[in-house]
Amino acid sequence: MDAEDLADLIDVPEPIAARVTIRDVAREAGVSISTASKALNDQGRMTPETRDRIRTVAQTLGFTPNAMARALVSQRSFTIGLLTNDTYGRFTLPVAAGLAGAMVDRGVSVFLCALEDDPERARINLRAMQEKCVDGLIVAGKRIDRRPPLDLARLPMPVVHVNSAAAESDIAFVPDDFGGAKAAVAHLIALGRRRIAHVTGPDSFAAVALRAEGWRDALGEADLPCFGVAERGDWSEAFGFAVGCRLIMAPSADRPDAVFCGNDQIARGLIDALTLHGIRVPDDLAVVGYDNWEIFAAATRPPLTSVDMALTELGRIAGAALLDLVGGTRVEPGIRRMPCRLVVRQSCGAPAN
Amino acid sequence: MDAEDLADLIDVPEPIAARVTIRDVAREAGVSISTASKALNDQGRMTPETRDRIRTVAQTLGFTPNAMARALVSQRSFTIGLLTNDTYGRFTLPVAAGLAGAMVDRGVSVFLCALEDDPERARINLRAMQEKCVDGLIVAGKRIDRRPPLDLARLPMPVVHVNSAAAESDIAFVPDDFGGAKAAVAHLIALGRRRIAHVTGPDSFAAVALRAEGWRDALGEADLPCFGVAERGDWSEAFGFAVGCRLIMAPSADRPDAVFCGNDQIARGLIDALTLHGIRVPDDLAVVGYDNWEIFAAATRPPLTSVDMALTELGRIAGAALLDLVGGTRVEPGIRRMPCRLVVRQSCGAPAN
DNA sequence: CTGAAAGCGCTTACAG
DNA sequence: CTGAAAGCGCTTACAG
Repeated sequence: MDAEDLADLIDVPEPIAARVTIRDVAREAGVSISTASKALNDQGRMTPETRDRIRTVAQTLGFTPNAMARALVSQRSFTIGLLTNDTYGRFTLPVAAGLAGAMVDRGVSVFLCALEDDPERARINLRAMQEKCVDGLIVAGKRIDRRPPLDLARLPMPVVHVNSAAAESDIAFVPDDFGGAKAAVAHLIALGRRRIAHVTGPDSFAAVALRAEGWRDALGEADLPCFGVAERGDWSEAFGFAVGCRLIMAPSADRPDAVFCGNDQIARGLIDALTLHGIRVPDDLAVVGYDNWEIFAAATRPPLTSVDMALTELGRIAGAALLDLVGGTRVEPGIRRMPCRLVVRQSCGAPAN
Repeated sequence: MDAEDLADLIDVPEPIAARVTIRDVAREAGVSISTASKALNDQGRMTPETRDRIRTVAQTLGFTPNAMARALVSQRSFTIGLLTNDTYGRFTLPVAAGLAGAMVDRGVSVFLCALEDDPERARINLRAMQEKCVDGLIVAGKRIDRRPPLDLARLPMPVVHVNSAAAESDIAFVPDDFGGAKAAVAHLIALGRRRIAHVTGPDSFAAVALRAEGWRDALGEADLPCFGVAERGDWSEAFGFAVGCRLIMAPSADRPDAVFCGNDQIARGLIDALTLHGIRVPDDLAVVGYDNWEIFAAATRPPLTSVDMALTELGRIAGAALLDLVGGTRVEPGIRRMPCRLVVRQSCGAPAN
């Protein structure tokens, strides 16, 4: 009985075909390893024939360069880490998609690290990213006034923050809450609304203050008064619904003709309450939300006009900035507030376009 | 003017402190590199004093092993790739969270690859994963009857599929749609409902057939007839709403006393329509959804009882299976249908627990 | 118990 | 134009 028969009997794990290396390519092409390397990387000078022959051989053999070996000598791993606190949430998701999409085109792969708001988990993930020699780090949060529990000091690689609190000495990209809110309210004013209320989330969020400011500013520029004060509660449908029920109690002359909501859930709850009591949206009262949580905003009856924070774009831009840093390009520190975009549907009463 | 002054003037990028390597640790501890390596990896035998001294030195110097160098010799990178078609969606998200959480504890990092349903992007990502020498791959989809546009043949590393179509020769984990549906309907029956309808998504989804089968099976076991046929439409609130409006037209004797919905959005639309027309949920009509899309189900009025596909668990289990494969443990091929879990809220009329 | 040497798969000066 | 050599940061037989 020879070795092969034996292998059949004892079910030896099939020997995975040894990966083809640059050494195999060189041998097959009849050149040295250095020449093969140069041909494959378009470096140095050689006759086009040699280069082509080597490339063809590599192709035929199914050669895939080993990125780890390459990283070891070039000191660039072409990987980055995405540290996020919001793995379940809808904020990091588009950021991650934008980031990953932009990176893959540049040959960079993204490690996903779920922090779960747990300092210990954060520490472990950070250490893993160092061991794996990532070229840089994106730290993504779910709100602009908190940062993930990470000790980023004395890190050997550049860091870019997204949708998270940051110091002036950091490099950070966040949505422009003030601008987004202002544009939404200006749009309502342009549509002829005059009594515009604001119903929004808890005071503890910096975004709440910024959006309220945008609301006030837009009204001020149009010489309109604020309709009451910005009303604050949870970021929930339940809160929106409760406010809606309260509005119904008021004599209609005391009611706003539009409400700018701090997020889509509040807007949805509000609209549902109004609809349930026969107040027509947008005819009697226009509503605008915030977040443009697509699947949600589009399903509201009527579909919700909402401010989109362009998070995918944010991820893309943050990634580009990080690669600039990695490449040695200087990036001015500071917190960049990136423009939001108003997505017009029907709840604001704009004519269909 | 010496070099330092010059550096100040021309703004040379601050030389990043050279990373401390095992060679630095060895020198500082007065041992050879091999001894340092063995001490740090708990290999070989040496006096505890030597081992401790080396470890202390490593600690003090802030030594972080270079995972790429290690991978090069051990042929294990301690990375895996997550290839997904659903970067924006809510299916892969919990899968990714469960996977990343389980992996980090075992020292494995996860690359996030967004396929975007684009074969070219898929190809690029797959190649990147090969170059980066991942130990294995998780392929996650958004439905159990389609697979991402990937050519997985002749891949040098193991692959595990999650929530995606797979061959019998693959290793795959999917939610048990039949079982989840059956449990939901059985629950309604146990609560005394007898006229249970089913409103669900498009015929083209395998999950639709499986869930309808579960509905039929639960009714059959209780000797109850199906209430009409499984009604199929979009996976949307709008469809649920339309069905709700139709139900209202029917004389109440011809109405179901419960509706099992194929997803939460349909359930939500249905409930909203019923509520708008004065039919009380759950008193007049009980509703159960599918997906347990938390933020959505909990906000429905009344909060929605729904089937949870345990996707986080699915991600965790798939990761564990993949690591088994990587470690050489044999894993039986086949498609595993993992149990779903009914999350009881108020829309089904169960007593508060 | 400890260390010198070879090697993982590449790239990059440097000779020829 | 091409190749031999050194080296990236580790681990692992193998000597001593």
